[in-house]
Amino acid sequence: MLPCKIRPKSMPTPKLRTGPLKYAPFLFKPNLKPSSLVDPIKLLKISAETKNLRLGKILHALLITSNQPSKNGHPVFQTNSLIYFYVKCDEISVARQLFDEMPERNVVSWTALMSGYLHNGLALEVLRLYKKMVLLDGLCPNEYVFAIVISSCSDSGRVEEGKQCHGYVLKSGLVLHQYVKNALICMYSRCSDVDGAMRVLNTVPGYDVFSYNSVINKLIELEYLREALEVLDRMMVECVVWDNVTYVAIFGLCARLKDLKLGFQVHGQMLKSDLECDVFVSSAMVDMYGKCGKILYARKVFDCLPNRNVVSWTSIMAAYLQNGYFEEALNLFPKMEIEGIMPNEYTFAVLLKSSAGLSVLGLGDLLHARAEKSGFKEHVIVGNALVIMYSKTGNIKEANKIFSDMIFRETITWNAMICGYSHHGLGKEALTVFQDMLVAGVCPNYVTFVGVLSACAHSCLVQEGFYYLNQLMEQMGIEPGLEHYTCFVGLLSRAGLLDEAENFMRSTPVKWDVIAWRTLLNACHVHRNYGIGKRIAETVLQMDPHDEGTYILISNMYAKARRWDGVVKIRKLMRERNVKKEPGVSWLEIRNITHVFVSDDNKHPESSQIYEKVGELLAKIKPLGYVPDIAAVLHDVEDEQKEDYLSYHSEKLAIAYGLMKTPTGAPIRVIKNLRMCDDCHRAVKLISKVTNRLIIVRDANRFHHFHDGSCSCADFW
DNA sequence: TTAGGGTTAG
Repeated sequence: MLPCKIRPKSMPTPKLRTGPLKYAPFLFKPNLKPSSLVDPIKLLKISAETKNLRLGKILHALLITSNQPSKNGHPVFQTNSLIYFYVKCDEISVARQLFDEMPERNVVSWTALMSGYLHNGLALEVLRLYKKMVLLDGLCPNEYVFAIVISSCSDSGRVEEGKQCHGYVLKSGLVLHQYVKNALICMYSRCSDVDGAMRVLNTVPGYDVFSYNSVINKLIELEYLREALEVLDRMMVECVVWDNVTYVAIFGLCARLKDLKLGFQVHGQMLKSDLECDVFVSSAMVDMYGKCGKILYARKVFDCLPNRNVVSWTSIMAAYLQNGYFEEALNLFPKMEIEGIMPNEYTFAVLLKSSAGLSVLGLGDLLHARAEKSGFKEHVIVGNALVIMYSKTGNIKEANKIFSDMIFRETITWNAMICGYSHHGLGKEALTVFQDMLVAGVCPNYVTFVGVLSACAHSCLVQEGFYYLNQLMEQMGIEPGLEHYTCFVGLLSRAGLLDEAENFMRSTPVKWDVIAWRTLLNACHVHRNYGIGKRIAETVLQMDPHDEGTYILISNMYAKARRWDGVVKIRKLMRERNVKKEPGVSWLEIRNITHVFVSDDNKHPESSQIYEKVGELLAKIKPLGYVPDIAAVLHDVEDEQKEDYLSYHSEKLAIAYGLMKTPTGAPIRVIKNLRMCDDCHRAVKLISKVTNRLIIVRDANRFHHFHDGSCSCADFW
């Protein structure tokens, strides 16, 4: 009955075996008499489920040689079982050949083959087969057929055909079958038609955990978090038992909502259930605790894991990173390697961002080299992390090089480059990247416009800023938030439109935070507008009476105006309110060693040489017009002492050390915990000129690139 | 008596 040429050309020719069937003993149940042959169809099913190709082929041969129909089976059943077996063993072409040569087929023959195509990614072939089945063989599709056909519609994105199926199964009543309902929900979810999925869920009763997993995962992916919670409620009401996929999804939901209370409840429910906590669930838990700011809980879950894989390790590192514990994240890396776990692209992304957080350029370079060597550099998330790392560690040129070399870029990549340029005060470059982004057809998002508006602020582009905030964002359907409005205040401030900025803040119904008010206060300081400044200072101090930065800003503002009474008042207020004074600290990296400098501190082993170098530099820049702004320092200190106070600010010490220890022409990168003071800013500009060096200082506010006597911030920061 | 669904963590 069956032709012998079923073996396709690609398959190896089997060695010929002679004699009786050597494997016949397998076909007998040991506890039965040898004469009672086990039904080969049942054995074929077992071979299919265990993917035992060898046993199945023997059974196939047996069926051919015996040339007898199964004692209780029609020949169609035999061939259907063979098709099912070959499909399960990924021998789809053999299955197709058997199917094509069948003189007679039933619905099962078609579904067996269709499932094979569906699982091999050939969804369109399933739809072709469906048409043939109905039109040529005149067969009536059942629930099995629709489960496969609807899945094929979602796999191939054929929503219209899927909706036609939906209509048919509704009319025929087949929609009541669990598999059909789930396939429909999955189809609507995968096509991002959440309303469609919810309609199915609301019109036909009775769902299992698979349907709920499909819907919840999609809702979370599309950021419909409130709707996901509603579906979760329904799941609880219907007492559907959760599986691992559900727990992973719900921990992810808690993480996104930063809902620690719900996270605890879900964790408690999981402990009480019989669920075996696998690596997926435990990594999701580590992530949840990390995102909810509970790093110790995350660590506890991690420490208790019997088996850890690269994801578990990366999750805990990411939790440290997200909570600002950069060093802890980096320190886990060698421990992970000792356990023999190899890093992957996510691990490198987390490590690079951690080194960006610490501004350790040397370590970032090392990680860059390792990522490149291990082949992960081509991953978009590693590329993004490299752009972020280089721009945050002050090397914007290298950030741009990485960005330009990236073959595939996503919105995050573009945002990283735009925000990187903005942070460095390179507004024009940032806006050029934004234009390129639009030309490339990439959709900007909320973060993109934060970068764009801050770039406008850096370049004083008031008209463009208006256009982006009032027109383009609306056209793109992005609702402006506090960050955008704050950038806009920064833009008006930078342009010197202080009245307009204040009016804008007082008239726009936005819940302004202390950062926004400080933006305006800073502008009053730079533009020496003490009238508005005094008013804003009061507002800011009311909002946060303990922030040292605010007091320094106000004090500097009064000092610039020589309003010593104001300075004294602010200092008195600081003492009364017991505002913590943070010492000025700067650090720089030389050959992978980080050197730390504290203002007026002489603990560095080479302290006397450094102080000597500072003196030498100041002497060199005095002829160029540098006059120490003695009046800006505590006015009750003796003049001579005042100059010392200014000379030994930490950034001056760090820069002097950098000049002593690095080769001629090498750029010097310094990081400072506080804002640079006016005096240091003027001094460093001139130092960059007399030494012919590029000096990059990252202060609490932004990057300053000092070169040939000027600074990239154009004296506004 | 032969056929069908969700794949999740950083």
